[in-house]
Amino acid sequence: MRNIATLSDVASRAGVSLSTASRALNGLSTVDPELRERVLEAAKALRYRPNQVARSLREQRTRIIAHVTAGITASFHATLAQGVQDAAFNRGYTMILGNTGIGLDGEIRYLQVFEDYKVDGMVVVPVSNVDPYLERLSERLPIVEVDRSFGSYSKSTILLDNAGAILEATEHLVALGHRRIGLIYGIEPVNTEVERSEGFVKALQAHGLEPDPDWMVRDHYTEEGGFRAGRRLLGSSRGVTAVIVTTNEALAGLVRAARSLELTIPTDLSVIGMDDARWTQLMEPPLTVIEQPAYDMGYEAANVLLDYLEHGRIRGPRVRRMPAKLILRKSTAVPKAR
Amino acid sequence: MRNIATLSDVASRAGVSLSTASRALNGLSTVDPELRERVLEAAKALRYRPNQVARSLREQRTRIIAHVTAGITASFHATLAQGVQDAAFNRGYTMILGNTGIGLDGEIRYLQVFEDYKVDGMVVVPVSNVDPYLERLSERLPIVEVDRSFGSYSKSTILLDNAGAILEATEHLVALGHRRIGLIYGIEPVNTEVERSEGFVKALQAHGLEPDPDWMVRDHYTEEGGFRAGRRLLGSSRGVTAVIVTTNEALAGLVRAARSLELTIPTDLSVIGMDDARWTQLMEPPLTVIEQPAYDMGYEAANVLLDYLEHGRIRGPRVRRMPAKLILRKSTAVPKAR
DNA sequence: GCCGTTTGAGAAAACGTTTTCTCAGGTTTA
DNA sequence: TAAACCTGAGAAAACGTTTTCTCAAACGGC
Repeated sequence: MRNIATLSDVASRAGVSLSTASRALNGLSTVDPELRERVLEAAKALRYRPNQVARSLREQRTRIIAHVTAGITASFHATLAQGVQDAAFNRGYTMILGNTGIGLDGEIRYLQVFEDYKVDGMVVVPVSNVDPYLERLSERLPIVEVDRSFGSYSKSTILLDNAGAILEATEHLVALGHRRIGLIYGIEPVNTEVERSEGFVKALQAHGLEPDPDWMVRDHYTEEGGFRAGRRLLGSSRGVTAVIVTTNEALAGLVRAARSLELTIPTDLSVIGMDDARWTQLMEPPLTVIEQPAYDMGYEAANVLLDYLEHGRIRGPRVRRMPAKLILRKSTAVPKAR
Repeated sequence: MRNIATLSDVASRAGVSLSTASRALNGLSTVDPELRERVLEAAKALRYRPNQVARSLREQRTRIIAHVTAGITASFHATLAQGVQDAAFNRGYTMILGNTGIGLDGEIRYLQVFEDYKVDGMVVVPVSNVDPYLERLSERLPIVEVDRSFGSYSKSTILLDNAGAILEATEHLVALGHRRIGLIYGIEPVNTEVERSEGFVKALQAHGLEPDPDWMVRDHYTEEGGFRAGRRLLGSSRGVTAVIVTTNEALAGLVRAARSLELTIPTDLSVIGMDDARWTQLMEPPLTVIEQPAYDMGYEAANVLLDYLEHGRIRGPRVRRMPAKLILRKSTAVPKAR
């Protein structure tokens, strides 16, 4: 393992002092053109690259931002993480990833580790608010929340326009003639799920439909949860002709449930899901879905954070909503005559 | 932004010198029990956490490993990355992620950045070998390759048993009675693709079948590439009754191609794909696939790297092969009588 | 030609650790 | 009882930067 050249190597090769070498390379203070040339040349010859650890220690900033999220293997989160990473990289920062899994203790452990590594800030998909750790951390470190939000401690929060998304989906179903519309949503106490369910209720009411609580069923936002919820909603003959599912995982479960009950989509049941994962396009029929701008959400979140780091302020409103897009495919149709 | 306590804060609160505080906390050298107690107490009271940047500089190690990969949004790579991360975290390391996209320059840029940050080692899914940058880097830094490999510069390489995987798939088809079997594989010059195609040829020959070069078609391992390859293979009436596809992306394209030609799976065409992404289970019919142990590959790769970092040696063979698993579903059947 | 001002470069401090060096005080050994 | 040996703690160096301090030389104005 050969060692890499250090700044004092460069300095001595160029025959100048350490400080001059540093100045020549950073181009800040004035330095004699000839000396500067010598330094640059020496640096090049030695393939000098500044040691970021030393630099971080001295400058009290690392140019690293952390992204802590749950479930990088879920396509939505992976895409969002990609957005965070690209934004960071484009601005000369490096992203460090913490994939907490479901648990809160995983989140806390990562937050701690990243604080120890003196990251300049964090983009967090918070997992819950039972422990105020994240909130306390935000007093020491700039935090931007994305996708989910608890409280208002973070510098800024990037959320989906959940209500708007559900509204659009609901209106599409109503326009097709559906009156008995079900909702399958997560039982987890996160803002996304409450906003989506509230949006659902409002959307129905806006069209003079009274939402039946029996048609709104909650379960975990996993495939299994979606399956269970689907069986419950569709199994007893509650007569819903359409259903909206708020997560991609649960959507997969619902599809299985519909099949197991021999309900054909869209003739027997119209379905609108969430997130445009590849499989929704390859299904037979391809599924109408609400697409979240996952990449943009991550990109935006990182940019907001970096703006703050570099200019000390947030440019827009503290919480901003990104629009979802309803992608029409073949899983919705006019309800069966009855 | 309140500042966090530093070691000298702890020392002065405990009324001891800096060095004693350090010794007390690290428990290395002997220190008077009473003083140690005082230090521990002070540290706790001040919520002291050692600054990893300073520690890294002094110790000349960061306890960070980098994972550079292409396409974190692909489920295989995401799962692999998760394995790397978990292994690292379990052993007290932190993972830093570099998602290079397709390009080689992206890879190089990330390798450079991570070297500047003095990561202790890297787990790399190399993108190509046209530039020897990675190879040269391996003289300065421990590198473990995973999934793909170019040359033998890395400390260790974790690969799929590509030939074995294809062999098993081919035998399944042969056992069903197929004699005209096609292969769709990547045009990219990476070892996985050549191993898989060679394995395919050998598997056929082992059963006395002569592989027809017309039945082996290459294209990019993207959905679009799979579609094109599928059209080419199935469009002209070459009479193949079954096809194996070596990547998940291309598999999606092939399915589209088959549909566009109105070939029903599995009656008209048996299909075996790669990677057990969720959508392959939800298809109608659910697809028989070769499942790669993505998580285990990442986990193993990271562990091998960390073993090297901590004990200075690699425990097993330099290149190790992980077994794939053929998951039988409904996309293969006896070929149509003709 | 003298003094005040600019210019540019080296010395040194600082960031927060860990670890080596030194040395005082106490304890054993001959 | 004196010499040799532990034990434990503080001082200081080191990791590789950036930046402040300091000062010598060059320069310009009168």
